[in-house]
Amino acid sequence: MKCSNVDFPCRLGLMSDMNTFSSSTADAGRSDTRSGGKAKPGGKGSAQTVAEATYAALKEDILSGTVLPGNSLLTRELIERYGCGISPIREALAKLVAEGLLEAASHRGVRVPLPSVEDLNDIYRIRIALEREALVLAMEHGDDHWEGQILSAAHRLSTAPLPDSPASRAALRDWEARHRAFHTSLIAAAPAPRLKRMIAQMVDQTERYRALRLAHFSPTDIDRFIHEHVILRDAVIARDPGAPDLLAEHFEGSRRFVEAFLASPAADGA
Amino acid sequence: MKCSNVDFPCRLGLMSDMNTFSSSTADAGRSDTRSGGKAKPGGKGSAQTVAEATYAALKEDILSGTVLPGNSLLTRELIERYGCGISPIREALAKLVAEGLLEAASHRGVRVPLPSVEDLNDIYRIRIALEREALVLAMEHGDDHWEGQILSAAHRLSTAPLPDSPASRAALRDWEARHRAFHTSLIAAAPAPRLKRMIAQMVDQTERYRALRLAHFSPTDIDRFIHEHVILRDAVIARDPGAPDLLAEHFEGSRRFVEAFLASPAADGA
DNA sequence: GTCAACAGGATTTTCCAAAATAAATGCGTT
DNA sequence: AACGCATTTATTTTGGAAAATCCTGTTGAC
Repeated sequence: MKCSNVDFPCRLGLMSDMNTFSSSTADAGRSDTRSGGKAKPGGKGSAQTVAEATYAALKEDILSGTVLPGNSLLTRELIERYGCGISPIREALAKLVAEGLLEAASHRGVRVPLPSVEDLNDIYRIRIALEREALVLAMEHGDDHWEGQILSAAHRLSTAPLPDSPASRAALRDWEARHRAFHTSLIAAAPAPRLKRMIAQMVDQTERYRALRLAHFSPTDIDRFIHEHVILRDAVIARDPGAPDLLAEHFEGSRRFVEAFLASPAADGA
Repeated sequence: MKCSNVDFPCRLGLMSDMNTFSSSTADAGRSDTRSGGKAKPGGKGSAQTVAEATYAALKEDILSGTVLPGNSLLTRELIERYGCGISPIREALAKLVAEGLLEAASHRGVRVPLPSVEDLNDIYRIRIALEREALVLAMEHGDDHWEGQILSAAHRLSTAPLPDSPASRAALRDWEARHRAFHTSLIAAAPAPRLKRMIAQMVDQTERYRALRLAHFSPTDIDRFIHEHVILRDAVIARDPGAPDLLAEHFEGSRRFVEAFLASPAADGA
């Protein structure tokens, strides 16, 4: 019963059971940060250092809801959990706090902020403003290669499993991944690294409400979303000046969808 | 001769000349961080820990141009410079990198990113999009107290020294501080903590180009700016729907101003 | 003459233990 | 019984040293 292992070939081998940390949302198909052998770090986008690996693992645990909001993460427990020393933990924590994915109470450990309607609105407001800007830029600068990427991502989204029963959690997550890839492709051509980095941060933030979204998705909703994506795809490639507004409306719908279930009874989407 | 000392009681008092790094590192005067006078740090909103103080000092040194872009900051030098151990340095560095004020090369130390037109546009684009959003919100939610704060800040801006010779650097900096306070007051009423935090980050980023701005300010420019501020103030308080556009135009003018001098010869505004 | 491998040096990254600090608790007093 | 103060505990914070890693200059071979 381990959550999000960080297994390294050399040090930090094992992590104890530790039930302190809530539900065992077993695994998530984590691609191991460094595969076997000597670990030539030039691999892919993986972590080259323990701190980075810990950061990635902790972030994944936060976004996937493995660590529940409200619970305070004590440093000592984190050390045992991720099987490393204090320094990497501390660095990962600082980074996550800076990103707003964690909030630090003085001497009470850090905690995942509780979801709230205000926070949701705050996040979506930022995301909409930034993505709109990025889309305008991308439509200005995008070339045919960019258009190809969009078509590819849209195709992969449309051919996704499209699960019609809320039972198949894995399929839903796959669909979410493709969804994210599609939206990333839309703004990929924007020559604005900072803007894109901030958007990625906001996307991470919205991921925190992923469980809530997935729990209530119905086939009807998905159909509607898919239709919106098709329209969006065509408008963007055709350089329709109304495309940014369409995108904003798309996100606004997504926000409303989550908002509707945030005030509902079981806020715990675990 | 150390710049931006970190001693607590009256933290970061003055920073000496020191145009480059690593000159006369021999002093090692180590303002002993602890043990000294008890220095109850619980003053105001100041730093309560060495890492925070180091973060603030380093940030100030970056924004004020004390550490020049391009030069790589070695950890060892930073330790001597700020008179503390590795851990606080490392934490401060990580935070600044997360904010985008520093960029980290693998084993080459961290460095202040070089200014460029692309970066400037990137930053201003984000800032404009976010501030516009925040202003809309503030105008919706602001009460009379908020209006009072705006009037106060605008008054303090208008009564600022208004230096007409570029010689008085101190006066210019004072004017800049009031300028910043005014713009902060405009969006203060927006109930969106994340949005405001990101705006603050972007304001910090634009501060990096402060030297460039200050070096080329002419009385004419300041007059124009002041006029814009008055119009802005009245439009905001009157809840004029065109106020956000005015604000965006205001920033766009500011961006153009800096851009014009960024391609110019002496980019070093020191 | 050019390229590649190797050794040396420098820097970062990490672990660990001690110090400092805030929260929590128990005790005595009013 | 309630409040305030001193102690105790738990946690963070920090400094330094060792280990891992990377960069650089040099040498040798093709």
